[in-house]
Formats: sequence, C-alpha cells, structure tokens
Amino acid sequence: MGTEDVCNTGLVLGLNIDGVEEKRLQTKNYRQQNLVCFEFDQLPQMEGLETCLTLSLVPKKINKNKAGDQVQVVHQSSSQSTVSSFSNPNHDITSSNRERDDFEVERLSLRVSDEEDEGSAKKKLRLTKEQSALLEDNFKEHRTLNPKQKKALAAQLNLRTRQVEVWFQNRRARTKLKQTEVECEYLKRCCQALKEENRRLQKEVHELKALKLASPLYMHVPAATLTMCPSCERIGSGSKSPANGPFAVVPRSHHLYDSSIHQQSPAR
DNA sequence: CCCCTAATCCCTT
DNA sequence: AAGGGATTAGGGG
Repeated sequence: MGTEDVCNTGLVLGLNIDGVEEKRLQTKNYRQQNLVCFEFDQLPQMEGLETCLTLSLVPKKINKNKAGDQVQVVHQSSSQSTVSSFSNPNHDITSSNRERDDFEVERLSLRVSDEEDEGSAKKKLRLTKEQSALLEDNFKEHRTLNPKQKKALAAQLNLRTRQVEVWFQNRRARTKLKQTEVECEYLKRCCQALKEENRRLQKEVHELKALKLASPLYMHVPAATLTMCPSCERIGSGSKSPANGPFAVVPRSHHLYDSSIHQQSPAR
C-alpha cells in the first residue's frame, strides 16, 4: 500500500447553511483498506452553528489502522496546528505531495465558530429521555419511516432527519441482533435437548437389544406395531388388550406400555 | 438516486 | 465493557 492510497481520502464537503439539509462528509472507507488516515471532526457538528467562514478540519485522534500501524495525531483545539507524528516508516505520508496538499486544503479552508466546541472536544450527541421515548414509541408503531414521517418526527424531536434515520437504522440493527441472540440461545437449548434425547434413545436401543437377547419372544412383536404414548413416553404394542404377552417385561428407563391404558373412554 | 443493511468506529456512561 | 450515535460500503428497487 503506497502513499498514493494513503492520501486518497476523497474528501467531499458539503456545508449546511441555514437549515439546508446537510450533505454528508464523505471519506473513502479507509477502514477496510488498511489505510493510514485521519479522521476529521464530523460535519454534523456544524449543524446549527454559524457556518461562518472557515471550518477547521482537524485530525481528531490517534488510531491504529488495521495493519497495526500506529498513527499518532494530536488533537489540536480549533484552528491551531494540525501537524501529527507518524511512527510507521512504511507509510511515509509526508512524502506525498498530494496528501500534503489535501491536508493543507483541509486545514486552511474551513473553520467553525462552534458553540458545541466549547472545551474543544466535541461532545457526542446524547438523546434526551424524552427524545428516546418518542423514538421508541414511533418504532413500536413502524419499524421504518417514510420520508414524511421522518421529517415530522425530526421536527417534533428537534433533530435532523438524518439523525432520526440513523436512529431507526441502528434500532433495527440492534433489534435484529438481539433477536438473533435469542434465537441462537433457543437453538442451543434445542440442540442440547436433542442430544439428550439421542443419548436416551441410544440407551434404549441398547436395552432393547439386551432384552431381545434375553427374551426371544420379544421378536414376535413387529417393530412397526410399537407405539409411544405421547404423554408418558411409554412404549406400547398398539394392541388394545392390557398385559399382553412379552410386554410384561418392563425395561428400566422406559416401562413398556400398552396404548389402551391411556385412551380416553370414547364419547358415544 | 434513495434507502436499507451490515460492519465498524468511537464517544459516553 | 456496554450502550448507542454516527459513518461507510455495498446492494436492491
């Protein structure tokens, strides 16, 4: 991976001015490409700010990329220096003119007068209880919203439609994940039960084989005529008459069963 | 093109 | 570490 890749962050900016729906900051998905990259303060933060003049996109934090390259970046408050130190010799970022240029552009071009930037570090949005509750209520009603609903809800919550959209996306994703976990748990239990059942049946086969050896009469009952009582899991011959022939013998795990025992008296 | 999911990041608690 | 808001890639209509 060369420096060419490194610098190709494909940064596209769209400024949200005076309530115009925000354009998203788009960067290449460097995560999946093992790129050493910066992360910049996110655009949505500018929302509702006086988008005056210049926005300073400052590298936000240090991160390790997938290849484990340590990229050290110091978050400078607002418009200060943005220089960073890189510890990976394989990624000689400073040698890339293009990258430097891009970075320079980013550094110089924009600046936010940022009410949310008090204390320099950006605060992550946290929905209020009321907002969450209302979102939940809406989610209960419909798992997806059409654009109109989205807009209305956003207005009601004093959020951007994009935020509502994202909330619903995440909600769906996490609901699904939970559902999957529950199903997984259930399947595990089923599996466990089946294993148990299998063990039990194996054992029964063993016992029946032993029984067969011990009592040749047993062979006179065709296997197909054996039935299992669903309520007590006893084996019966299908015969109506109780105490029938070889079934007087009762194996330990499964006493042999005559289905007539459990039959309800027929309603006539 | 829009919207969705899946994967992931990363801030906050 | 968990919870959750946000971003990104990729796919379907």
